[in-house]
Amino acid sequence: MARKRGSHAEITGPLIRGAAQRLFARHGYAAVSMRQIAAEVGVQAGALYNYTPDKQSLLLDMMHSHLQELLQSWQAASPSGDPTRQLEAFARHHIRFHFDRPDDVFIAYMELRNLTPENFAAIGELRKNYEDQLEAILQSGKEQGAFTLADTKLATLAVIAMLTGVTTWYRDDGRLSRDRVERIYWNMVRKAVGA
Amino acid sequence: MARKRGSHAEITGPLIRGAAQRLFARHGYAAVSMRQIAAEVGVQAGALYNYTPDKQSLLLDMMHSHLQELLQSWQAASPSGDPTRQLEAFARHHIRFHFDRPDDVFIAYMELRNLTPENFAAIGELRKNYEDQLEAILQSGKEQGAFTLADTKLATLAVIAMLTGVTTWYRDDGRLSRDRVERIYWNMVRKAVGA
DNA sequence: TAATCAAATGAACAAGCGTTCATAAAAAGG
DNA sequence: CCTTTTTATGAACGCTTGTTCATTTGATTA
Repeated sequence: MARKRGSHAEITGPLIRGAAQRLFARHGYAAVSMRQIAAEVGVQAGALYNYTPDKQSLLLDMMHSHLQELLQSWQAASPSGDPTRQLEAFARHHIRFHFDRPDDVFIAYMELRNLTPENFAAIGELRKNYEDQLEAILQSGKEQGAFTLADTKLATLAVIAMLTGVTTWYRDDGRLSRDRVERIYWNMVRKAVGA
Repeated sequence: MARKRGSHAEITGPLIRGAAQRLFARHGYAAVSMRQIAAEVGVQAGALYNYTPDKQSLLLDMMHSHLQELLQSWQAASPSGDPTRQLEAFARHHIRFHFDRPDDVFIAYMELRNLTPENFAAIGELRKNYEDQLEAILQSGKEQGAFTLADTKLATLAVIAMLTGVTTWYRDDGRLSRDRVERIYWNMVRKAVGA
């Protein structure tokens, strides 16, 4: 038997990526088998290899496109104005972007060590690019006297850690609306950098 | 063959826990096999089961004792004074405690999903206890007008995320000393809560 | 020195792993 | 309707997994 009624390639590919994403986020890359992913899609394990060369590529593609989209989305926003306004734009964009992709975020932060060394380096560079965007804002704000920062690099990491932490607890049916969370976090960031 | 020269039980147990901790932190629980742990200790896989009933218990014990120690250490500090002083004590204690146990911290935050449901619930309660300590400080500070907080619960989570983030980048041979990192982070926390 | 105890070995277990491939069947094109 | 192409199956591959256990060894005690 092969190829049941109404199954198409254009639909199976995204289904596999989606299933892998959901399962990796929930149980971790190493704890999920190709057979589990296949079962989630309703297909045999062998069929996955029509869409990915191997399991590692599934993880790499997922992280790569997530970070790529994050960078592109931020570049597209291309914020103008003084450093404080730029920082606000960054904080709000970061939170908003991550609200919509909790699984992606989880994977991007938890599964780095399951990448092969070359893939790890590639992803690490994308992450650095993103951090550099924030660092540049903080640096210019510091130079213009808008922010009070003992150490720009540390502030960069602290702000990103704080903002990304949102995804570990936020639920759409929770106590606070997205807008409210966004505003509260932006206010904490603003005060933390002395603006 | 069995029992080589000079091997003792009082020494093998801790060695196993240490090796498991190191390997879990580096590669993740699911990616580490009992045989790898055994090899690190210099023993066959079967011998591990003289010291742990199974792999899951190795993880649970590790996380349990880490959180237990964290709570005890904080209780022992029993800080007094106004909320600002208490918050400073909390922030500094948190960072200092985590400096010495990077592997423990990594595991406690990354391997929650590899716990069985019952174990997850048990560990979750310990974590909640710890968060409650911080929340109580923030709450009393807010009531006394020492802090400016839009939402106490969110502030609790944001502060913990920020502080715990230190362990993801700090290295002993890095650019900044522990004291300096501690002071910088405390200052950012202080400003973030409006104290 | 002999008996006892503690702590390790190493083989075995059933199950699951990622991956490959010859084969079959449905869909698309002429 | 027949041929070609696309997309899946399902069995098989060699290997690793967590765990058990009879057995052996070295250390300890009498």
